[in-house]
Parts: sequence; structure tokens; C-alpha cells
Amino acid sequence: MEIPSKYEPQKVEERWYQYWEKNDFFTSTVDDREPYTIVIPPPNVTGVLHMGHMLNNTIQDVLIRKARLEGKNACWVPGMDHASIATEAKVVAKLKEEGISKSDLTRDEFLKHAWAWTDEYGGVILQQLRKLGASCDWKRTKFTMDDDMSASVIKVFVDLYNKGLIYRGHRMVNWDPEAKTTLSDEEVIYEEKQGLLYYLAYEIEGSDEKVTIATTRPETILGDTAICINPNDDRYAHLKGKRAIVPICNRIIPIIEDEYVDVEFGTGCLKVTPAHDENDKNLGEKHHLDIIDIFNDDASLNSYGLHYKNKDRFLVRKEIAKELEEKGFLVKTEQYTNKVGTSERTKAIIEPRLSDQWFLKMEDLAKPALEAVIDTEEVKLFPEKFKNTYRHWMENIRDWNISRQLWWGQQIPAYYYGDGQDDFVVAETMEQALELAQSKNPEVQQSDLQQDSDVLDTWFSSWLWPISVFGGILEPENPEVNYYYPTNDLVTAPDILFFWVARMIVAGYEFRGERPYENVYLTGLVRDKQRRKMSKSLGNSPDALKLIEDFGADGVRVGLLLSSAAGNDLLFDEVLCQQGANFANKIWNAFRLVKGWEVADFDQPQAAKIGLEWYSARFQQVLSEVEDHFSKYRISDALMAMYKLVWDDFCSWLLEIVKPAYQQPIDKKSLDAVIQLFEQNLKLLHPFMPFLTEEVWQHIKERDVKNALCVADWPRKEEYDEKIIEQFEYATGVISGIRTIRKEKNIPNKDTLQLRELTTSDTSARLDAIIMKLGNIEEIETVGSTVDGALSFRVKSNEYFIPIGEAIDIEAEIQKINEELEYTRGFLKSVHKKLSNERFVNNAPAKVVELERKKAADAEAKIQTLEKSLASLQ
RNA sequence: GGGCGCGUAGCUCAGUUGGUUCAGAGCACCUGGUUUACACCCAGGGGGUCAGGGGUUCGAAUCCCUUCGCGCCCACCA
Repeated sequence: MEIPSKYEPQKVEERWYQYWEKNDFFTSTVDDREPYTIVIPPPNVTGVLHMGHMLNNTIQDVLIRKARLEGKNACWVPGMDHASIATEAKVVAKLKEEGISKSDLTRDEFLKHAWAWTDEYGGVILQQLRKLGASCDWKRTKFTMDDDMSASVIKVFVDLYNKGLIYRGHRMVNWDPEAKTTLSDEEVIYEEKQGLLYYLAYEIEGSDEKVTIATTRPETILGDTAICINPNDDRYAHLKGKRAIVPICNRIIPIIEDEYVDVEFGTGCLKVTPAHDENDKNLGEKHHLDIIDIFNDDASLNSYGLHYKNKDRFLVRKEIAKELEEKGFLVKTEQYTNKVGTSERTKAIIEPRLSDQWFLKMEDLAKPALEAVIDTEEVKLFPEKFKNTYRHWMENIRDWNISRQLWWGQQIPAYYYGDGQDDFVVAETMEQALELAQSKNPEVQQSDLQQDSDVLDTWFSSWLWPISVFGGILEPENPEVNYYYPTNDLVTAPDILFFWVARMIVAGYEFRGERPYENVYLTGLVRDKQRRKMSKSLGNSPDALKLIEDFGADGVRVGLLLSSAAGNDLLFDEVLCQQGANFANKIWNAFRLVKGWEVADFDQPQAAKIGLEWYSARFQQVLSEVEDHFSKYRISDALMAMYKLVWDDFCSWLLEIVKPAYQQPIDKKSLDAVIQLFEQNLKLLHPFMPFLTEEVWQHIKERDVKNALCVADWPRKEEYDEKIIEQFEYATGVISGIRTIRKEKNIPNKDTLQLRELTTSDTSARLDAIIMKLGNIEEIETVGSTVDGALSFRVKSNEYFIPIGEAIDIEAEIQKINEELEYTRGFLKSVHKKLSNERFVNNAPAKVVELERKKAADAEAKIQTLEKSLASLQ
């Protein structure tokens, strides 16, 4: 059977994924084994696979596959998030294209469209994850709007309400005029924007005097209900108690005094618009000011906007500035940069707005979650630096606005039965609501009950995710949640540390009294090689599926992981995927080589025996390193350690050592051992490169259908002899010496050479067989003195000679030795300097001093060797 | 304005409690190499004042101070 010399992932990946899935290798059910659980950060139901998902899910898959190999009951729960604002926006946009306006639809009609949309496009990403190799338990796929998931959310809402933690409040909130909903503080992104600071003159009632205020938002003057000065500001002392006239609308407003006003800023005189600014609202409350809301819900002006009615706020800003200028109210403008809040989802500029919303009190809820991360470390963050960020947020946490003026999501289970502020009840069902309402007012009929039209913030459902996917909210004692919860690792991006990670921890302690997961691995953002964020508008985001087509899923996975330390942004470059694909090809060819060997019955050659012993030890050494890296979530270091092990140690050294001469057979013992070690390599690599390793696994030996690599057993740790590794390193030093001489003197590799060895210290002579094979040495002879007419090199304090037929360049040899000598003497001098320093000898640990002494001894021996050689040449 | 972090080879980054893992890795680069598993390869090689300055120490990439440059998070200054 001819095996192609290039690995072709496109031909095998699909097949292996189907094989895994058909055989239920990724299915997890409760049993006696130790569970290992990950819940996926549910991608938006509208989402398609992008680079961030690829990185994220590759890491999760690495962890879950490793756990599975380790014999744990590995359970990776996949699913999707309904992403209320993002999805609703997309559905609205789609309907708009079809000429349907959301406002023409009833809630039910709209939801029908949204579900239809979800059924059609939702889940695309889950298919794409399969292409990446993600070994999720697909039978557990959850959606945050599944009936049971929604029921969990409602139950939790009612529970928190009954505990007095949820309240309804008339507050200043972040209004997204695009989506026409409020947003939580976390959903507002502040961006620096270049704008103007307008200086406006307000007339003082009953005088010719004017007072100048500075504002960035001249359109809001129509909502002004006061002017505020600092009581300590002498410049304005004479205005105390007077009233000012708002330009254009000519409203007469009081001049109030408050130390809040910064004397230094602008003119030291502030206009107060309680309806449209948080601070102004506070001032308004303190000084009992009127509140005039001048905006419609799309941020166009309402009737208070007078002749600007129904015009957009930014258009009005331009026009009113012009009018003010024409009428002589505009004193001057200045360039000014300020931070403007924008909507995370729609990018619209946020309008602070007063409205009735639902809030969750966070202060007490946050306490256990803060402790768990900061004090007890029941939940560990990787990298640790995020602890600070987390602490800061948790310590300054504010109440969470959880209501959204949207339809796509869990509708708030509050029912109004009258016009009064408190004429509502909160209950899981309409029946319970009616009962409750009647207990307050016996007159109430079901038809009087009106459910709150708002839905809950998406994160109010996803914060329950690790519990609710196992039914732990509705049935807190069910065996599933008791077994799988708390989960083990969470892998996600730092930008949702507050949105999601922190809130899940809060929910975990509140609803189960336990952490939701033990470790949080925060990945970096995927950026392009110029460090720019990947974005659609820049067009710098590669097509994830195309990458898989081009490089194979394994190539892409390795490429992504090679340079992604936890928390560090990943500068993505296709070159990395190429490197991954090259690595896959390298392994493929190692497989091809081994597969091609014919077996014959003869004794194992010495070189092969030693090589195999060495590789077994080396494998164990690297296995320990890999485990150590994994324990610290240093995934890319773990991968790099394997990469070097397989490429350098296995392929470049071991396979070259055991490889029979051209068209010669190999002995059975060596072949079996090589295959066994190859299998160990495959197990180690499988979490990173599942497809390739499964392919090789299935072909390097006959297997039955249940014997898949993905459910094999992780290599066991065993004692190993470091001495073997040390000796081997010595031998590779000799081989390098020989190769260097060959290269310098242009001696072809196929020409055999003689080697003379002049020893002063232990040389691990038992590795001669390897030196002979890889150096293409005919004979190694130990000599008692330097050899004339030979090229030389040194390893430690031993000297090696290669006699060559022709005359050698003595001058060049002398120069080479002199250079080594000079370097070694300099080195020795520095060591001696240290050792002659009393304070060093007295203060440094004995171990360090001892090492320095050994360094000195070694260097002295080497110098002797060099001097002898030099003498013999002269 | 407050907080956190970073600056080490051309690039991306390791470097754990100061000392042989101390100046490293991968990629890139240079030189040579195809009848022999792989040119998606093999062998060999060059390359760094550890951002600058000061200090502590027997000893500093590592600790402290400071300057410069960059990034992130939080915060209501019109």
C-alpha cells in the first residue's frame, strides 16, 4: 500500500469526527468515575465561527480530551445563548428588509419570526465547532431559551424578588436609542470623541447681565431646570437667589448653589438638566428641581424641543448651535474631547435617561464571590493578574439593571393589576400571580393582570448556565447536577469577566452555595499581526472555515495554540497555521517511515537498544514537564514541549538511530518498541491534534472499532534514569563535533571516518554505537596522546581526533584551540573571582558555592587539555 | 482622575523564591545538503548594554526608586 508523502487532512477529518460521534465517545453519563466538566461559553445563536471561538474552543477541547484520556468522565456541555439584544437587532433588520416594521407586529408575531430565524440560522456555529474537532457531548446541547432554561431564570427572578434583592426603581439608566432599550453599565463602552464645548450666555431675569455656562450638549438646554454655581465662588456671589432665562425656550429657572460645581472647569457655572445627566439628576433631587425630559425613545426631540420636535439629537445640536449663534447667545466654542458612552451591541451613543427599571441588589450577593476569588481561592483565575480587576469590580459593584425593553428573552414575571406604584405582584405563573394579587386586592380578576412587557438581560440567564444546564435550579438535588457541578474549568475571554464570569460565581454561591468552577482560564484576544483587533469592518479576520480547509483543523489548532499564553493577546498569522500543518506532516512522515519497515529475525542492534532506552527516559522527562505546564494552564508551553520532543528527540534522534540501512529490514524487538513509543507520542499529542493522531493510531496497528485513540489511556508517569539522558547528551555532543568538522571540511556524510578519543574523564563509552551510526564512524579508538595529522574537537575535557588523509592546516587548528583557550580562561577567571570573594563564599548557599567550585575544576581540566593539544601542534 | 500590567534576538514570547536551565525557545535569517520517511525536509551557523538612569546586594533580566514608551480595566466632571 502506497502512503502519500503529504498528509491530507481534508480527506480524513470528516471521517474521524463521524466515527467518534457515531460511537458516542463524547457522550457522558453519570457514573462512578471522577467527573471532569466544562460548560461552553455559549456563543450567540446568531453567531458564526470566528477566530476567538476557534482559540477558545480549541483550548477547551485540549483540556477535555486530556481529561478523557486520563480516564475521567469528561463532559463538555455545548449550547447557545439567545443574546437578546443582538438577536433582536438582527431579526428587526431582516424584517425591515422584507418591508416589515417591528412596531407593526404584536409581541407574539415578532417572537414567531425570531424563533423561525433561530431555527434556521441558529446552530450553524455548533456544526462549525465539529469541524474544529470539538469533542462536545452534543446530546446535552442547551439553548438559554429552552423551556427548562427559561423556567430556571423565572424561578430565580421570583426567588430573588422574594428575598428582597430585586426591586423596581425610577433611575437614571443607559438608554440605547437604536435598540430602544436600557443597558447595564457593563454594556456601555466609553469612547473618546472629539467634540465642541459651547459657551452659552443666559440672561439674568430682570437685569442686563448675562451668565455664561459651558456645555457639550447645547440641545439639552431645552431641558434645563436650573443654573448651578459654587457657593464659594466670589465671581458669581451676586447671582445668588436670582433667576436665569433659558435661551430659545425662555424658561425662567433658579440659580442654585452647590459645592459639586468645579470652579476651575469651563466658566465655573453649570446648567442643570436632571432628565439627561446622572449628576444633574442628583442635583435636581437635592434641590427639588423640575425634571424635563426632552427626548423621544429614539432620541429625537419631543414637544419640549419646540420647533426641533422629532428631529434627531445630533441634527438638533448643529441647528440649535446655529440658532444660538444667530441670536447672540453663543459666546464661543472650544475643541474638547470627552468620553462618550456607546452601546456595546449597536454602537449607538447612549442617552442617560430616567425610567422605571428592574434592578438586582448586588452588594451582599457579591461578597461570597469576592471572597472565593480573593481570599480562599476556591476559584482561581489564570493568569492571576485578573484577580485585581475582579476585586476592584466586586468591591465597587453597583446594582444591576436587569430589565430590557425587548421582546426576545425571558419576559419579566411581574404582573400589574392597577395604576398604583406598588400594584404588582411577582410570580412564576399567571395562576400564582392571580392568587397573590387577590390576596392584596380581592377584586382583581385574571383579565386585570398585565404582565410587565420587558424581558430580562441575557446575562440574567447565562449567569445560571453552569447550574441550569444540569437542571440544578429547577431540581436542585437531581443526580446530574450533584455529579457534574461544580464544573472544573471555564475557558473564556477577559472581556466578559464582569458580564459573565463574575456573575456566574455570584450565582453559584447564591443558588448552590458552591463555586461554579475551580479554574478560569482567560484567553487573550485574537488580533492581526499589526496588533489590530479582528473585526468585520477592517476585513482582517480570516475565514475560520477556510483556514481549516487550507491547513487542516489540527494545523489551525496548533497554530493558534503555539503563541497563546493565557491572558496574552494572540497575534494571529497564517504562518502559524502553516507551522502547525508542517508539524502534522512531519508526524505523518514518521508514521510512513515506520510503517514501511520490513521485519526480519535478528538480534537488536546495540545502537537501537540504547536509543530506545534513552527515548523512554526522555519521554518521561518531557511528560513531567508537560504535566507541570498543564497544571499551570500553560497550554502553549505544553504544546511546545511536545513539539520539540516529537520533532527533535523522536524523529531526528531516535528514528535515525533505529532506522535500518536502505532497504534493510528491522528487528522485531526494535520495531515493536518504536511503535509503542510512537503510540505514547500520539496520546500526548491527541488533545492538540485529534484528527491526525487518530488517523495514525488507527493505521499503525490493527484496532477494533471501540479502540479509538480519543478514549485511550494517557501515558503513565514512571521513574526514569536521568543518567541515561545525560550520557546521551554527551554522545550528541560528540556527534555534533563530527558533523561540524564534516561541514567545515566539506566531508560528505556518506564518507566513513575514523575517530580517536583521548579521555580524561568519563565518556559514556557505551554510547559508541550511536556515535558510530549517526557520525558515520567506522571505528572509535581510544588513544593515550594527541594524534598528529588529525582534526580535533573537544567535549567537556575529552578530546577527539579525526585523522584525514590529506595534510591539515596546522595554523587553523592552533587558532581554533587558542580561541577556545582564551574563552575558557576568561570564564575561569570570573569563577575564581567569585570564589576568592570571602563574602560570596560566606553568604551564598553551599550548593551555589559548590557549583562554582565544580565549574572551576571543569574549566581547569579543559584548559589542560587545550594546552596539551597546543603543545603537540607546535 | 484611580488601579493593574508590559518593555528580553528581526518577530512572538519563556525566564517560577535574586545564584548552571541565565542570557533561552519557536519562527524568520545565513551556509551547505535530494536515488535513501518528510524541501511542509536534514545538518550547521549568526544574532540581545534584558527600554534608559540610579540604588540595594558578595551577586540583578529578576528586588527598590526614577525617566521614557506601550497596553488594559475602572471612574458622573459639565
